[in-house]
Amino acid sequence: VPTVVAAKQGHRGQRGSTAPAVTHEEAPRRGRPARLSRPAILAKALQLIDDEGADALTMRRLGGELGVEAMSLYRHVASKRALLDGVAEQMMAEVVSYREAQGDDWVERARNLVIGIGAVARRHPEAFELVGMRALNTEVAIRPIEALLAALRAGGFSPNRAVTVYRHLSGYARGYAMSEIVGFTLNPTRADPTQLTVGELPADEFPTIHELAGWLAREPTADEFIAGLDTIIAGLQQELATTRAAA
Amino acid sequence: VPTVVAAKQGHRGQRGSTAPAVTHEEAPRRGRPARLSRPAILAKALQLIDDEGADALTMRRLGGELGVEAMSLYRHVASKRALLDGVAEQMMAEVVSYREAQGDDWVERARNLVIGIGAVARRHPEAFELVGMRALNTEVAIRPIEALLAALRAGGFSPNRAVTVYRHLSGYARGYAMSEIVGFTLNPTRADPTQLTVGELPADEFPTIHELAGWLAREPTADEFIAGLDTIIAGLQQELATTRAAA
DNA sequence: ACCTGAACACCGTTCAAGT
DNA sequence: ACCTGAACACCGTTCAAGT
Repeated sequence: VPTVVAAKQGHRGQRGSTAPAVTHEEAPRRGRPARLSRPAILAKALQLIDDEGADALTMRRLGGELGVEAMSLYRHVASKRALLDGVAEQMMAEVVSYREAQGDDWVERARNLVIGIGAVARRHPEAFELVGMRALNTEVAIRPIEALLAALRAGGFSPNRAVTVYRHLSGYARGYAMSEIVGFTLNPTRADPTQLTVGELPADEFPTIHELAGWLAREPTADEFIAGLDTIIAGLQQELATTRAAA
Repeated sequence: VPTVVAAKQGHRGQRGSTAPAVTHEEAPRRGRPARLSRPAILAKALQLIDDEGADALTMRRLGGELGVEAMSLYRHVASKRALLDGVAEQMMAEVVSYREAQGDDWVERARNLVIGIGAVARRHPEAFELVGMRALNTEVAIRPIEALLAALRAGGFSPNRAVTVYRHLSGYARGYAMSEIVGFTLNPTRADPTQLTVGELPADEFPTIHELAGWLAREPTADEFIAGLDTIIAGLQQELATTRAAA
């Protein structure tokens, strides 16, 4: 039940702006029982984006979907921006692979992070396109990063290098996953009449594009995603071997 | 003058939706002279985003900035979505480094692509965040990719592998550049009171985060960006060496 | 304590009309 | 051919008021 986990741990990142909503959840309830809750709102928002696209998510529509006026939502989320942050956080909570691999192997940790991000992007393409590029400084998002950084340190990377390598890995994972959703060059996911096809490019100026037309048309796969990680890992292992030999 | 280049070459990707605007530009002018043009609109749109942020870009505001009613813009761009595509295209036109390196070395080509994307992201952070993750199938965006693919083929990669490697490189470049703008974990670019700091995370659950707090606070640099590319290149060169040895 | 009604200040986009 | 005025059907968000 990753939804509940996300919502609970997520409150750490919500201090200040929606303080009342946080407080009354742990205090004994008094007054009218709440028909709405932050977790329920976030879950419905993600579902709405999944089902009908990013444009369908309006405060009025979301309220209606929950049987409530739009304005009622503002008791639980500070703004639409904060709502989207919550959706991003909930998706990150689905990247739970760090639980499955308990080993200290940094290769396995890195693999889990990339596979997890790819999986969540494929499961929620519309939502990932909308909120997948936000900075996520909440406990639930930081937990798998702690695991990866620990593995990198144990694997022999210096403190400075461990941070850098984590940035490289997460940059690759998010960027490739996003490209997979919006479509690679000459392999768009959405049919768009204004976009070029290989046949419309002059063959004398674009000889390689013409040679590779068939390969460019190939759909990206999860394996191709992981192959990129394996290339990075190969480079890193070479670095570690060199560093160890020098020591 | 990269702006003009972008606008001219970009028309290739605009067939259909704004056909009249394209046609009259090459036909002898008749009737009232145009006060507006697609290139001028796109340039002003990018400037507006750079200066005042993504929210400032409304059709009404953009029209006002050009001394015209908002509705006049629709003669030159099909919709706001098409306008944003045009802005993305114009930014891609600034990735002109492929002109500078005429060598056939795939390492240099890859380096130029990554450096170019990083530079344009840093020059237009607000705009890159808004439109940097769109698929760009226009001549101006495809030209540097042709150069990279040609270099990869010449460097010894198979057709299939060249396409995959290009996808990995561009995925890394876009993802890392985007992370640099929105902020890395525990190193956000925007001060946000709802986001956690290292001190608020329990030390027993996040020991490595605490150990690396100082390094996580380190600002990302252009060198760190390129270092990730060098790791990928090291992995690829190892692959090429193995392939050659087997042949 | 929680939700609502009415209102404010906007949006993108259309369409017939002006010059 | 190019631009405008007025209007349509929405937005996110506020605030005082209801229960």
